[in-house]
Amino acid sequence: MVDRRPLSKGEMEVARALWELGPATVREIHQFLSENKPVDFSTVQTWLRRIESKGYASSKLKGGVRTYSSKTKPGTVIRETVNDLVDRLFGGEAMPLVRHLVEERGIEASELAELREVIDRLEKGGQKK
Amino acid sequence: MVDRRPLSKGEMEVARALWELGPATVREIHQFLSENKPVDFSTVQTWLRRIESKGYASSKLKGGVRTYSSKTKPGTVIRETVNDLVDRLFGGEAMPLVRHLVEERGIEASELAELREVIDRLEKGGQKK
DNA sequence: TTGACACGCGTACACATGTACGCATATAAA
DNA sequence: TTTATATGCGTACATGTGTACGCGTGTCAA
Repeated sequence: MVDRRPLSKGEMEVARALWELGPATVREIHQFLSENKPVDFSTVQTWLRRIESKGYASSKLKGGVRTYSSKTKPGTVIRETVNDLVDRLFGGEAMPLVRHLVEERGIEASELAELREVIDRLEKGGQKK
Repeated sequence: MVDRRPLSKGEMEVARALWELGPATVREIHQFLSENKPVDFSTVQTWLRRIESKGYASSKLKGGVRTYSSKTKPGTVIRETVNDLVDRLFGGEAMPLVRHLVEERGIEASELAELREVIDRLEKGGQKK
């Protein structure tokens, strides 16, 4: 556990891009993000710098172009972020959030089936962990 | 839809307290929050002011003591916050988050059963929007 | 070799947020 | 009524965050 400072919203988007693209240059990340909403190249640059300074990524300069690589796995960061949300918004209880998501956000029929399987597995497996 | 500026972490905790306590004075909120971790009275005061200025609460002064009341229902704020998280962390897909929560955070057996019922209900009810 | 262009990097700046001081006042106790 | 105490409220300040300019340099085509 390194206990990094948390990522901000913008940084989080960049981190997601990094996970999805794998090691990538600033321009690659910038283009990836721009597909959704326009964002300045410099802004992406700054976010990447900050992500690295917070210890979530590393980079190396090669031929005048800096390439960033994630140092963290998505699961880890997601866990930290979700835990924080669950704590702050639901007092540590995960179930209300699950209920909320399943009821309020559209979950596909096929996904419901999958979810049922997950539940089965968990019940059978008893307490995992 | 009023499109308020989002609540920060600290403000969120205060809002939760407001929902849980109902209309309450600064001191009441302060004591409630202090049960978990110490926080300065003035800090709570500031958070309440900001929550009000953002439109999430109202207040009235009576006998030299200000009492705050929430103007928003927990569900509304939770939805906004969760939507934001789902977008930023999971690209808008709710299912990965659900899976994560169910698998990674402890969900009680009784809750699993309840969750199964929710799924049944949704499947039966067809697509609720 | 010389431009034209891309990129790194230092830097900046406004607004958000966490945190809290201190004065003036209102209230309750004596 | 005087005094001690609690509270409101203006204010402040360091840090975090979103956003971006512009200079200097490295790269590549002509």
